[in-house]
Amino acid sequence: MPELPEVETIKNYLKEILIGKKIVGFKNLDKKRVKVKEKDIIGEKFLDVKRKGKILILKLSNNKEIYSHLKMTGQFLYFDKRLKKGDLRFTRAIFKLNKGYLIFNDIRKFGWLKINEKEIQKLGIEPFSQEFNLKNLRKIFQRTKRPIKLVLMDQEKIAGIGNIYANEALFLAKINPQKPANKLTKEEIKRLKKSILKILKKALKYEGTSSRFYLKPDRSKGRYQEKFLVYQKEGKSCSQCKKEIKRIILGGRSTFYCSRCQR
DNA sequence: ACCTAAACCTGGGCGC
DNA sequence: TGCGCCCAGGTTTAGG
Repeated sequence: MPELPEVETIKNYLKEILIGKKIVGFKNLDKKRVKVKEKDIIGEKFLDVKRKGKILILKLSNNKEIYSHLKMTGQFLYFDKRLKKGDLRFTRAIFKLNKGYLIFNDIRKFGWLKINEKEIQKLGIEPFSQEFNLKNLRKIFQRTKRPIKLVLMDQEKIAGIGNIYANEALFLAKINPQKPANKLTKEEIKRLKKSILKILKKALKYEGTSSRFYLKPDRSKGRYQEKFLVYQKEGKSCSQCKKEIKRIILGGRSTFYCSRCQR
């Protein structure tokens, strides 16, 4: 599910919902993926909710932090009333709060929860930070001839961009996803930086992409899937030049682009 | 340092 | 209806 805009949206919702609430009970329904012990969290309040790359961090009043990666199909959902049976399909953990329940769902079981995880991925530059500037991007791109799309999705280089928004940003910047990163011109890097920020902001505005599993904590859907420029648009005509959008595989992942607009 | 494929998993959609 | 195949927003690891 989640790339930066989805995780950021979840963060914003959870901040509203969780801060100040107390954990009064906990059920671990998947010990292989949920590495959280009752004794670390029971009786604690939520102080803050943060995001690093695609990782969500719930800060507790005992200064411990619950780290979570949602991978493809993870969800955090909040229920202010009793949980019903149907609510708990795919549920891996249940936090009983002083008011309501927070549940962690994950159909494909790739996601995880951990306490005080220090050694997560080495995360690269945050797109909405000062470090996300031309100088640093040039430095990153110059060092490799890997296809630019793979570099954008490399979490150790830039944190938070995944398959959807890499495709979308490259289309907006009119750059071919296969182009070697070190072949990008100054102008192209400038356009790409702008396009990444523009796409991520737009996706945030629409509260992320719910093509399949992503839901916000209030269980409503994001709407960026209605705004796709190229993602999942194979065979449709390009919004700029009307040529057919192509689909290729790059780094094992579906890649959508317009071969006329993106050189 | 690069690339690929496979592994971790489940469910939805499609063709036959 | 059902089976088999392909697809999926992510990351890690093994092997070349």
